[in-house]
Amino acid sequence: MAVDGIFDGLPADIFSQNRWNRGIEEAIQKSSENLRLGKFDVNSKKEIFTIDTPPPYPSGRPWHLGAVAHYSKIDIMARVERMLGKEVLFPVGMDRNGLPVEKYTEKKHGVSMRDTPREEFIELCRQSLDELETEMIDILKTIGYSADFDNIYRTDSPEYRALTQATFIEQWNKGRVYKGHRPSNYCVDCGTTIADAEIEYKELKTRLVYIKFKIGGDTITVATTRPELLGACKALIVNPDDDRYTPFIGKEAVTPLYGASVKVVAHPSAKPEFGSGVVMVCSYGDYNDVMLFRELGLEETILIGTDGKMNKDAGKDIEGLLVEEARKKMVGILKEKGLLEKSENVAHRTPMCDRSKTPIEIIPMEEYYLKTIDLKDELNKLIDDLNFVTKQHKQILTDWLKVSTDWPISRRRYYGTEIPVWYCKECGEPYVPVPGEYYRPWKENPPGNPVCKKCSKSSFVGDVRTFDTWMDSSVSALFVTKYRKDEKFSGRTYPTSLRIQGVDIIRTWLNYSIVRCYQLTGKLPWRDVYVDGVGLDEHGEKMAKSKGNGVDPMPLIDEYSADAFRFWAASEASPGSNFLYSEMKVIAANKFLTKLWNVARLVNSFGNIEMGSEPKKLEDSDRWIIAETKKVVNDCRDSYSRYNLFTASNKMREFVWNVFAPHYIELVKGRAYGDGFSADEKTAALYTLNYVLKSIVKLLAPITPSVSEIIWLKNYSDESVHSQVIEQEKLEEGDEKYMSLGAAIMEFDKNVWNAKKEKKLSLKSEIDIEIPKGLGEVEKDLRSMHNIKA
RNA sequence: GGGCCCAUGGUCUAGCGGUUAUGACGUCUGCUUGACGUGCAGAAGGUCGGGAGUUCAAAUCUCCCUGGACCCACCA
Repeated sequence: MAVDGIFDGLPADIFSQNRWNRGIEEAIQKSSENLRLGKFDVNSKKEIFTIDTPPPYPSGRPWHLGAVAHYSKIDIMARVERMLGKEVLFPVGMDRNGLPVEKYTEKKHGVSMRDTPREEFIELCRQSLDELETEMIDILKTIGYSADFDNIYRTDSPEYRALTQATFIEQWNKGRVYKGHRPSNYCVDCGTTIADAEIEYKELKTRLVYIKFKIGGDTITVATTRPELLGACKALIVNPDDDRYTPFIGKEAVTPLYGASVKVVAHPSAKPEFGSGVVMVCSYGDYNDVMLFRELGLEETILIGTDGKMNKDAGKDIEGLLVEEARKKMVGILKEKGLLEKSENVAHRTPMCDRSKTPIEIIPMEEYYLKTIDLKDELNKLIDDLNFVTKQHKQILTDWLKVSTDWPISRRRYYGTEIPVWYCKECGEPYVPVPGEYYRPWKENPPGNPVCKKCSKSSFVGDVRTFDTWMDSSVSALFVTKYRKDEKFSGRTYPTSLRIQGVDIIRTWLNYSIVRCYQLTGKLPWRDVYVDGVGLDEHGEKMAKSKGNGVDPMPLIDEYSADAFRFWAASEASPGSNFLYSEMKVIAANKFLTKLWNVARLVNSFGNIEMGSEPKKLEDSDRWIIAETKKVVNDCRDSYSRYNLFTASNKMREFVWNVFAPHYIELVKGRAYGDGFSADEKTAALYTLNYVLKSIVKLLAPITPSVSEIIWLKNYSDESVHSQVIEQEKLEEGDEKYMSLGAAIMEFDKNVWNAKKEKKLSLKSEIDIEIPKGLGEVEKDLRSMHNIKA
């Protein structure tokens, strides 16, 4: 069959290979790229389907198998929608802002960001990103990702950053942004404030030290894990029901070494059973301190600088020391002076920076905040309209909405979208430019030489900070739908149809996208949300770069093919469930494709046949498998339309492997070869074999694009399988009857096989066995199949 | 402490009121059957975590318990 254009370069004798393998796949992949499935026509008459896909973050190699499986599923879903007859906007982007690449670059070049000129550091980051990105794009192409690679978007491009800034400016102008000076999560290692969502907790061993405070003529013992903050202690709290300390309530204690007077206050957050039952409240050891300072109206004294070292207010003994060092030294001093009662080991749940894995400090900083708290109720109601395909994950979002606070959006970093704000050098009044351009206040003057609207001077200094990277990615749905750029396009594509993402970024990407897009457009950014589970290693533990248990998918794909990998990804876990990696499962997927390949080889060996119309007469066995096929098509189509790749893929595997190949094909093999059958009977068998294969290959095309395409082009059409539409099949009246006939055939087959096994006969040897009455219509086929004595 | 999810043969997994409890991998036995030995056929292997209840009927619904995972708060 002619296969010009799409199918150049594929060997004519491809079916001489008896196994599905990566080599065959590579040949077809090259020609498949010419199809450019990713292109999108906004004027299409078809229903438009827009996918808001996660732009992957190039933060280091290798790209984990879990992530690649995730993108495989995303691609399958895009292909499914195309084959359900929709015009699909399937963008591919790269998330290239923020801390991870800065960390990667610092490590790679052995430099420190703050000791490198900003321009130079940015350039180094860009190089790292370009290298990592190239690899990732290669991987995406290898797995057959069918997005629009001619228009890859990058969140660090001037266009994208201009959108991040424009949307910020819109929100600023709406009064949604404010600057707050408040205790912030500060990561010393990263040198920046981070959001609550970027914190993870880890049990770390630490010393709980018991320090003696003087109170009147008495002493009271305070247990603390942060003795270095003794100089910041502003109050002691005890539980109101703790009889040991009730006499002290309201009295003034004196901090050792520092000699400050601090009041003893009753507060329920002091647990009598922990430590000594007396807690020192200092600025700031933990969140409880923050809360108590606010509640008790205490004045903070900050002892830790942004360099992670103790400042001069900490006193000369520990000034200049790192927090850890200061802690040890302080314990030594207290011991020496007899102020230490005792100390013990405890496990302490420590807040750590998600990115640098070092403990954070709570330090007051002035940062930009985006208001979100006032929208909580509204958002809570709103997300009821969001269709969570994976219902089990909705709760994570609602829980988070309950406890989340306003979002600190500024970061003291270099490689990120700049905050487009300048300040008047004279009076400090902020100047925010018009939205639309990409601004870099740290190196540029404000555009058009504006004058300060307060003091009319025209000398400005730019803010040197950047945005939290989620400020960029939270508008991905707006960027891909050309928000602020092309009204018609955006009108047709926004809100988008589907957001697909991982369960690990619900608090961040999902939440922030809703917050931002809703504030900007008044609409939720998507109709459906599919939250995918995470990839687990063989032991059921989450794969993570930090754990070093990530598996590189490429050797696996080289060995077993991308289609096998994709089939595995689709068939491994039900929607939203975590999936466990096992090479055996990928091998099994590859075996299935080999099975399909061999079915195709067999069918192909009878020559191409015209599929236009049914032959004059179909045998009952033919009618059975056709009915069965239609049911499979409808079931899978239904699963597909609900984004359930798991059910669809497993159903197909089961049908091909356990019904079609062993029962139907074996049943009609003799008829297909024509031995002892009429021409019409033979034609019916060939027609049916092709009918089933064609249906299955088409149905499988979104999951296994390469093997499907080859079989399709070889046997059925000049036109790609990927431009076909999977239609609903109409079941006919007799179909039920034929399906029960099929069940009887399969039952009978088993009986014969068992009988031959018992009699130690080979499967092809003749046997004398009675064919049940109900199988009269297929007697001829059965006799041929099992070599039953006449 | 609050919430959420999970528990099915050796492993993973489907089923979610009536099934001989699904499939894959693994194990064992046999077989060159006109495509596939990375195959075919057969077999072994499960008291569906434990207990109670609802029901004519429960792996499936309810409650309790146990054991895991995750999220949130708190831990001086």
